[in-house]
Amino acid sequence: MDQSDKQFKNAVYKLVGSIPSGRVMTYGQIAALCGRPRAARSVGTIAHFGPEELPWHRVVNKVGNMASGYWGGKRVHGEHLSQEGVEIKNYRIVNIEKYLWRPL
DNA sequence: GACTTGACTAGAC
DNA sequence: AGTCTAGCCAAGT
Repeated sequence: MDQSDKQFKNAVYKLVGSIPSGRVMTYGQIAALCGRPRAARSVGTIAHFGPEELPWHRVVNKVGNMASGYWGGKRVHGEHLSQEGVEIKNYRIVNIEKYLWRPL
């Protein structure tokens, strides 16, 4: 359904934009909350073409890894997240569950 | 309009 | 415990 797709994207944007400082979310989590529990990849795809204003640097995969540590040549994550209070080790998030943001 | 790619996850080996 | 395969969905070509 075309409309559902738009809603999905909108939900993803909103959700990502709702991630507070010092918190992170996984693609699977976002996808699930948007109604597509298996659409983790789509979340990443949407994010890539999506607005850069959204804090995608707070979105990481389940391993706490940030897409090989950098996107398009710009490493945005470790330093940003570390700045926000997230403990980073070797470009991976330590205790990701502890920093995982769960929307109310 | 169909095939390929990609910022993922979970399960199997 | 580490590596590989399959499944999933949207954007790009």
